Amino acid sequence: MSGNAKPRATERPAGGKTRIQKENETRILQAALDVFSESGFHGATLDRIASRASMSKPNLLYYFKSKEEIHVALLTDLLDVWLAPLRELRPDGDPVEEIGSYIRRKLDSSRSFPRESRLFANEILAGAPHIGTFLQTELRQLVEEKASILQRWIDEGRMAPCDPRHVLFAIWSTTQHYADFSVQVRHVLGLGAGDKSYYDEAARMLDTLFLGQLVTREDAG
Amino acid sequence: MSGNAKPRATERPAGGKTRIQKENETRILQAALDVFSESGFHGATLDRIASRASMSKPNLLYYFKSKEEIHVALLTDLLDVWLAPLRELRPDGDPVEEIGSYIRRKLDSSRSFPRESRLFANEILAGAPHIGTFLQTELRQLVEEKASILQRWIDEGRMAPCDPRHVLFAIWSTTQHYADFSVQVRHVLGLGAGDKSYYDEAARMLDTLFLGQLVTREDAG
DNA sequence: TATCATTTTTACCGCTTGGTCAAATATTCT
DNA sequence: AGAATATTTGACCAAGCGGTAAAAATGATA
Repeated sequence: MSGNAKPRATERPAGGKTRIQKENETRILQAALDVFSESGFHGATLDRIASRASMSKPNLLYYFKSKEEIHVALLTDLLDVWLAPLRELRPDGDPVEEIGSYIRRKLDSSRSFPRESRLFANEILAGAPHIGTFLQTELRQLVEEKASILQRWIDEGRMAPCDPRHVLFAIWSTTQHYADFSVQVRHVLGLGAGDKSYYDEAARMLDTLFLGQLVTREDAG
Repeated sequence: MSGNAKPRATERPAGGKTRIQKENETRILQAALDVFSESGFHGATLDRIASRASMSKPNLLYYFKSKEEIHVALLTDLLDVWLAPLRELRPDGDPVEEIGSYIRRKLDSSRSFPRESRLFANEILAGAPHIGTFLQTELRQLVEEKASILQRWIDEGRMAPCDPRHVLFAIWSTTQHYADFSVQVRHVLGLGAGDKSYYDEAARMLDTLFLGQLVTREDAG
């Protein structure tokens, strides 16, 4: 019986990918990352993705069987990138050193992968329909683990007492802001479209904010 | 000649609005705010907006002549709300007091108007197609004005030296994060859908971060 | 080169979408 | 009440959408 007439690319055994297959899949994912990060899931169209990948729409659908499958593939790839900087936070070592380099890694990530950051932001803004369980399980667990490191530093008097998970939120939001809201940043600073020069000043400010003391309190009389 | 057959509601003189007109316009804008902030511009449909406004789609289009017009109306209303907290920043008074209350206003705004915050975030993420000029003119001017206040405090040695505009970015991102990324925040903290209890802890953390000293540096040996 | 599987294209489909139109209904005003 | 106006509705449409079917073209293999 020749039941399965058309052996879909995605139905192949994991490792058995043709040269053309590998090339086209990455081309599609790159194009999709462009389009999704620009327009969000609903704003993106298969035609535009296919066009940017220099490919016909049916040809694109030969490699990914639906728009959602492309989106999920991108998000899945993204999660490791997103977690990487936090994973490197070490329990030993100085708080200043560790938090400082974590912030630097996060900010570098925003500068190097702004499309990925916007894809992530779009997904969260939409209510995290695809990565909800990831947030509740893997991310939550990692946060719990790393927050306990910060908590120890707090207990040792090396950090001010406050919920360490919120400190992580603050690091995420400030660093990702420069990718997700780059249009606003550039317009406010009066910079051109591709200009990323603000990252240096951003790094300085974040260093002062998280590791130094931003405002000097007046000694109460 | 009965040239202008149908006197569109939107073509009336500004002040001359019927009771029904005012009621329905606000009902539509409320419904649209719900839907747009949930699904973004492209994810939202006129049918869903009309349905949530308990109204037929043609009836909705009698008051706003296109989907985009509703969107623009919402954004326009939004801008004043968005600027309000920063407008109140006073040049006289203590930096700690002023920045502290600014952060509190901003955080309150996130808690009270999460839908508006997400609408704004969606617009920026999409490249600010509708409010680009606002960002370049009004917002930029206001930032310039308020940043010069912070700059004066820096010159007086009451704040650490760093670009005050980036300090504003940090305040925006950290406070808005709790509205825009609330799903992530709740999932990481293990809270239910409507739970906003994290705002208290957020306020404490932000106070420490911006007005206190988060990390205690070891005295170099 | 003949064979077979893989890749690409052309033509198409059903559905949803934003939006229109004209008729019907409700409201206001004299 | 009755005319004039404002509001609401149901039927409809063209365009764009995600996705499919099958044939044509290409590539690999012997």
